[in-house]
Amino acid sequence: MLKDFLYLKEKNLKDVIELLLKSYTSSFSDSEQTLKRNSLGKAHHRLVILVDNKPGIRVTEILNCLKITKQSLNRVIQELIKKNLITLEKGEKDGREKKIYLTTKGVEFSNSLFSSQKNRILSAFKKSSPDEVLYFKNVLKRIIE
Amino acid sequence: MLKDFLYLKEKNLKDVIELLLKSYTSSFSDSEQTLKRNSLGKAHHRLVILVDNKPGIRVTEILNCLKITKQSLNRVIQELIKKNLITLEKGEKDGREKKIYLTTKGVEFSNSLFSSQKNRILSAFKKSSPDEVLYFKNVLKRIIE
DNA sequence: TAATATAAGTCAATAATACTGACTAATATC
DNA sequence: GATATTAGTCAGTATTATTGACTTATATTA
Repeated sequence: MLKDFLYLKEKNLKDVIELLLKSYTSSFSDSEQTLKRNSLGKAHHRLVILVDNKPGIRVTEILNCLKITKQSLNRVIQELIKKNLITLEKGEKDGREKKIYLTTKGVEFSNSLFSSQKNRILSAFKKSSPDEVLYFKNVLKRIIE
Repeated sequence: MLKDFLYLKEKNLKDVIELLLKSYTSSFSDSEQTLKRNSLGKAHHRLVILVDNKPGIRVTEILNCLKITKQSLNRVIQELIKKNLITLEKGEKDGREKKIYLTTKGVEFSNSLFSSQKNRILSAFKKSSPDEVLYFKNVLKRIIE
């Protein structure tokens, strides 16, 4: 039976849920000061990360990722546009779509957020082998699917 | 130079930050319905997970984990006490401490939250080898440190 | 023992984030 | 032309979290 494998036991799964909570909370609290300096919050941070990793990302995709309502997302988008950190472009193929991009200022902002977060990941990776990091990412991806 | 190792390159670190965001968001959105049925929110969920994984956990430790203020945490604690899901016990060694435990009803609640989350982790693990899962957990732990 | 530090709780006001529900507008697809 | 999809909007409300100023109880230490 599958459950005979220790790593599939419920206790191990519960541990992982806690680890996901803690790793998310700690990595994203690292950028608190950077956000505050720019009068922005965690919601803006999450959006910027998605746009930075996928320039031209559409609103619907962000809604699926962040599991929030479009009304909630729209507030965040408008605030980032006002601060000249992102821009919207009409989709070429599908004119209904709006594609989101970081402005030059937005890229700078994203980088300053990243620099406050990266040391945590970097020092974890330095304690790990390339294989460990590879496997780590693979499993994370499978959790997201 | 360390950066010559691909897995330590900035792009890879950025990817991981996004993966942490997505894996957290998706795993914790799984329990939305269960929370709603019990008229509770994500804040209660996070607390219950910490208490379940470490019965007798102290308030200060939770504050460090969740990075919220004690005023904010206290609201959540009081609401869970009112619903008879957790209890507080005075610390034996240090009388200032309050240790938090799940009640019988709280354990049931935690299990129902867990059951709405575990399938995602389980199916990711079934696609992974025991080694991959082990390495995955190791790296996650190093990120939290 | 007195002073200080720590752990926790409390009150009040406010901010940030998100939700529901009910719509509109533009464009695509059938 | 009818229907579906993508996005935006308005209004009201709920949840979560914050700041700041305290109190209480207990522990540590000078």
